[in-house]
Amino acid sequence: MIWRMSSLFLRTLREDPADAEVPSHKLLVRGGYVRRVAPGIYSWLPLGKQVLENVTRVVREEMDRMGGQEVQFPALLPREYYEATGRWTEYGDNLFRLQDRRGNDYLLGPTHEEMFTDMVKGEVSSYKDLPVTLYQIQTKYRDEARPRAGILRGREFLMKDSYSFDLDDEGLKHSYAQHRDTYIRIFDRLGIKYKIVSAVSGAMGGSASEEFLATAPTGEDTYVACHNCGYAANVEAVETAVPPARDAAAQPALRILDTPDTPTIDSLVAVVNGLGIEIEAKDTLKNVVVKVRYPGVKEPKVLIVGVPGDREVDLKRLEAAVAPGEVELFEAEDFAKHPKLVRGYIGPVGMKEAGYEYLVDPRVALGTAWVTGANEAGKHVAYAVAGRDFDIEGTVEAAEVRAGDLCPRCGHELSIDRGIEIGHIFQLGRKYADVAKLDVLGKDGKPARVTMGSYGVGVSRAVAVLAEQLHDELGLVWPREVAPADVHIVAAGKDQTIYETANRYAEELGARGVRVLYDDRMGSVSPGVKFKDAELIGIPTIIVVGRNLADGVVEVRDRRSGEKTEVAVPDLVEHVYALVRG
RNA sequence: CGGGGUGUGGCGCAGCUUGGUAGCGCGCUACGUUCGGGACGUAGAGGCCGCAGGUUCAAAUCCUGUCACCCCGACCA
Repeated sequence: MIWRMSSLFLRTLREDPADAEVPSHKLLVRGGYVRRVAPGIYSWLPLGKQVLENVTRVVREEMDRMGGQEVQFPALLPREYYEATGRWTEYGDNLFRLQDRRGNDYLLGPTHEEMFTDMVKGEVSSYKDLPVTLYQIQTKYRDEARPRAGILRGREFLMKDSYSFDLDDEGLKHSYAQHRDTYIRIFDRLGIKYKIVSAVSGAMGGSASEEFLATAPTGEDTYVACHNCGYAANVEAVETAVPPARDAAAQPALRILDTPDTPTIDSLVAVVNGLGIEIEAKDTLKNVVVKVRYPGVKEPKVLIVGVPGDREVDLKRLEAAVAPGEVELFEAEDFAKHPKLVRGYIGPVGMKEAGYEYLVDPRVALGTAWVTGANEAGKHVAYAVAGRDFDIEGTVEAAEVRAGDLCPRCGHELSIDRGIEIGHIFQLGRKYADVAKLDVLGKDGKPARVTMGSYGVGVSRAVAVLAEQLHDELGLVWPREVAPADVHIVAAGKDQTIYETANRYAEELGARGVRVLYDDRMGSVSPGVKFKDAELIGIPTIIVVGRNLADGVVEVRDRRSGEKTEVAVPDLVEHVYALVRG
């Protein structure tokens, strides 16, 4: 295949688009790969389409290789499928909804669990038909509250999703492991740098779950990693290292303190120290009140969360912990309705009797003593001991996570970093199968409930991630597997023989299956412009046919390293062919 | 949804305070010069100044309303 720049539908831009913030967005627009048509919605131009196609091909090859079978569902779906699982309401405003001419409700599929489940139910009736893994590569729609970062997080995006159907937990584990291996192959082939981290399964429900996070400072996901034992987890899923239980009897007796004007932790610590009890912020127990709104339930539930005073409540973590509930902060008017909750002086003692749900951070281990609110204005208590002075109804992972926190597995210090979610695998279990009553006849002639796994890869996002991870100050730097072409030939100069030679190379390489982008623009396009364009576009190998043609050589440049090699004119095709194939 | 900001040729922006001929850079067209690092000259094409209403002799500019978009926070492949 040969693209000639003189006729290629491509315009590169010298300046960054005004609405772009992150490198991938700027470069993909400047390089003429994509164009914005609406917030979070993009068109793919020839170069971009080719890259997207290449990524899709890798995903498809690896899915087929592991035995997945490709299907395709409509993107436009009737409401009824999503009604049964409750997701028509659960997905909330993130769902693109529309109506047909008769006023019937439809949606643009944000994900397709329901469709896969239903299809398998219709086609599969015996244990002999299992296990089976189906996948599709389909455009998905989510009406994100705030689309941003260009292709990285659009409202329309291309995603590979697959589902495994197994008879038992053993089979599910196997399917899960297969997907995990396949994802490793996919992302390795694509040349993405990533980390596999433990995840929470979020709105999807289910149990074991891991995310593939592409490492990038612009990432929206935060994860922790332990460099000692290899533990890694999305910040939402980080488990807190639990301190050992202590002997409650050995702790001093509960003491009520007069602490006027101490609405904040800092002011409390100062006052308590003044009373002769030496404490730090981390010895206090801060109690945060929130409302949790569950889908389909009108009245939100009041929840009180106790965390060490030196930490904030991380709403993302809390929300993950109470999923599918949504968390809202307790406002002044809410306090007015709950006189027992004294703002600034809330404490765990007597909370259960007052009828409130009270959950604590795992650091509040049995027998540990805390300075905390006395549920009375101007008063706190010291030596409030968990399990002695107040009951622990349960723990919740809601406190913010910090670098230097201890690894829950080995106790080593954790580091913290950012990434972009490009893959998610999890064992769904029987949630959807239960709703759909997805059974097959077992060997014993009795129906057996099927267990499922669900697995996603952000295909269009992977394109943006590559741009995000692989670029320099000059432009994009594609890995060979996904580059829009293998070589970029630049004819630099005005001499007719330059164009003749370059053209011959383009045709010979093209005939041998090498994908060529040939900058054959003559006249007003100076060599400098062609070099800049080549660097911006980011094809891995650049061949310069120019002034040193007179000395019988052409130049071969490596886009990534910048390395230049001079190759004798007759050897060029072989040389490049070996480079591209190797 | 909360906070901040912006709408002016294809792209990036100035002009608005103090109303009076719509401007700059990039890109585009033609001709000439140039040709290994985003060249130069000359001549051009291209804009209901987001939309609606108002004030005024006169509105990109002032007033009212409205729509859209962007950025920062809460949600997701």
